[in-house]
Amino acid sequence: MNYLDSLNEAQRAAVENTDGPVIIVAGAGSGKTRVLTYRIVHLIRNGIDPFNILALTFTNKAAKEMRERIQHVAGNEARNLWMGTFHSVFARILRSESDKIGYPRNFTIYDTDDAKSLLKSIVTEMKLDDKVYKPATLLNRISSAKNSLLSAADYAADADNTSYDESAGRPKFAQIFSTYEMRCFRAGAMDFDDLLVKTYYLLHNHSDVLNKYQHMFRYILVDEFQDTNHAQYAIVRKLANVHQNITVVGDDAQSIYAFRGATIKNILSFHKDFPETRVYRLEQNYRSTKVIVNAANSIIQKNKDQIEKKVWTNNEAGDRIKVFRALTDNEEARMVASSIFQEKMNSHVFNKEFAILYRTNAQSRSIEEALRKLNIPYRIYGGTSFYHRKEIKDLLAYFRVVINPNDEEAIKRIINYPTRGIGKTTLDHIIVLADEKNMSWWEIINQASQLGIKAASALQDFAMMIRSFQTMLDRNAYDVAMHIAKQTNILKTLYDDKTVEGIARYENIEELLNGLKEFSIEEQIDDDGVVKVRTLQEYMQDIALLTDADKDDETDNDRVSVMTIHASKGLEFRFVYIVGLEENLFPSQLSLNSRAELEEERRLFYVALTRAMKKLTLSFATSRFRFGTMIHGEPSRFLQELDPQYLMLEGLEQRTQTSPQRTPYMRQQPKTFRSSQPTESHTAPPKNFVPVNRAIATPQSTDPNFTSDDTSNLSEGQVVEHQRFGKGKVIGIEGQGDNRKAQIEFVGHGKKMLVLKFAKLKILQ
DNA sequence: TCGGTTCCCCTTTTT
DNA sequence: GGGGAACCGA
Repeated sequence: MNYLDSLNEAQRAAVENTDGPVIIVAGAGSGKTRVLTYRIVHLIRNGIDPFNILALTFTNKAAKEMRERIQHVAGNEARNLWMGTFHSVFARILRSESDKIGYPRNFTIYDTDDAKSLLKSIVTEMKLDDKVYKPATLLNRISSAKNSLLSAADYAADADNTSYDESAGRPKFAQIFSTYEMRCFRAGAMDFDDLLVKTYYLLHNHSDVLNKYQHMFRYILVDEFQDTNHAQYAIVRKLANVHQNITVVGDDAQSIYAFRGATIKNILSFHKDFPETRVYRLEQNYRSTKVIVNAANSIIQKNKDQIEKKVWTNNEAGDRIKVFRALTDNEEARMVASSIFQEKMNSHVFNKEFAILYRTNAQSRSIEEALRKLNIPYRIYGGTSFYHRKEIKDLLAYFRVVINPNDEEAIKRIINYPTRGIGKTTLDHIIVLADEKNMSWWEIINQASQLGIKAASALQDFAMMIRSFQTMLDRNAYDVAMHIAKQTNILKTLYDDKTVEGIARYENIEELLNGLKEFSIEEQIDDDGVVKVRTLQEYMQDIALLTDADKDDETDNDRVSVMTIHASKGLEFRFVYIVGLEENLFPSQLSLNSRAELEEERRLFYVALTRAMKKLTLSFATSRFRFGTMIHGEPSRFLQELDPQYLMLEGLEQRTQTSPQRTPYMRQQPKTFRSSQPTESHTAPPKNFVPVNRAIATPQSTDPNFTSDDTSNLSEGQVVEHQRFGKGKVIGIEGQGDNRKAQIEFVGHGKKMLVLKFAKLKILQ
């Protein structure tokens, strides 16, 4: 069967016209991946060597998926495609050209933690206030400079920058930036942004290198073009300059990474840089029901910044989008979990057809708990990544130092772990000497006794140990790793720790070692057909740019997906739950300052909505745990922006009118929804249901009949009344100011901890 | 120097 | 509620 036959007219045109610059504007669910995949297949079928095709994606997962699909249609040849994330492809190029830019081939890639830790050290060493010079803020600013292809020197040379920093109260920023740059270089390390900047300047300054890759990449394809930043685009434009066969695929409505430098301006620049550009539009949605597509359209229309396009579908109308309210985040999670449970009971649906999406990773906990209680298998993507766990980072730091002993962030982690008598004083001494003599820490450590460092013999032992590991580096990765784990005593120390966390840490190390074992026995055959040993260096290169989402899920793939909306981009699920639709959470509080940021949140909501194929459920909680205290929340403005004709509210009144057992949204104790005010009848008109929009806008807590008292003098033993929980006795007070909390034993509701700033309480005695 | 405890700040979103 | 830094006592 011909792969072209499965395409509609627009898709087919986008696949077949392979030459010249092309923009494919692909609406959500319009078969974008399919087009990109078939376009590459089409190239291969037409005799283009896969080695001459470069395809760039944003996530490893997307790259892997596409490669598999291409292999499926085009066969094994597809193995040789240059396909991967911007960062991984550029890292590969940088390694093979490393000598041109004075970096070791085995350079380390600093992740965000490493970068922040380095910045923190620099700030401390410069004796600056780390409240003013916050590592995260500094890194953001460095990152955006790098996205504009600026070096520390470029940055400092521009008076606009320096005067900005002065007015922002950070006059030393340029100096910090420059030190950071120097320290990364000295450590043989690049941060994520360096992978882009260094690639750009490699191509910019070395015409032979540029020439080589320009001719190598006869065809270039870029996925999710709306998420490229300036540096990424600048590189791609250079590479495409000779053959001009460049295809970019994107959807401005799904641009959700402006916060890290992505700019839709790239689409405009593209037209200017490649005037011959042809545009193909994919507007038919094959994924979702009419209700979902139209509701999503009704949202995105509220944005001013957008390119006109009409996404439509021939699919069935489908069910209305359910909206429900919960009292707390925990209840919201329970309701979602039981809805999934119910859905699975009613029809035979796999777990993997469900997704629960949220704005921030912090929301995962309650969800996780609720799913676990109902024995629903799930998988959380993102969050504290496996590779970011402390014990994993520690062991990996050993690997890093063995591979690149100049890696100072890694040295910092392990030089006294496990403890070997090299404390802060010694490390500070090393840092000072390294700066004085312009040498790396590793060099200082190796000359410790000549330099008169007190802990010289401990340092010598440390250096000797690292060197002994280095002699093993040509062995397979697993053997070396196991040797290190044993020799350093890390394995035994963790094994002996029988606390719950200790056992978990040991299991994580076990998992890492198992992964290494698998990696090591996987065969890698070189061009001459010789099976090569897979080394620790290769392993570290592999995982440096991996995230949790890329980890293969071994055995059981039938799990509910739980993730941030950002992580869900590009995915689709039959059943989607979007939780936490509250003001200040989604849209995020930090986005409310500017229209541009608010519009990005709205696009994020659009992305979330368009993940759903059949059934979509939205929810919000009127109060939620944040920063350890209960916070009151208003329903998100996005709920009001949705065209109400597509919504079905699962409100309080609906619930009390139907049989409690019938719907999973039913509260166990419907009574708690009502005011405890005796004056309000249970049959009072529903003030939060019809009409739809007002329903959402009216928070439950504003019952006009309930008056609350000043609780600033509240003390133990007093009896109070709470609108929702009824009467209760104060059994404890703690905290100060805004943080003052009361523990109250409520009749029929048990103990609750209430933040007095928010809790509305009437004092009875 | 080390280990334990308190205290503080935190939260967008990710390669 | 939790992780990490800072602080403190041995």
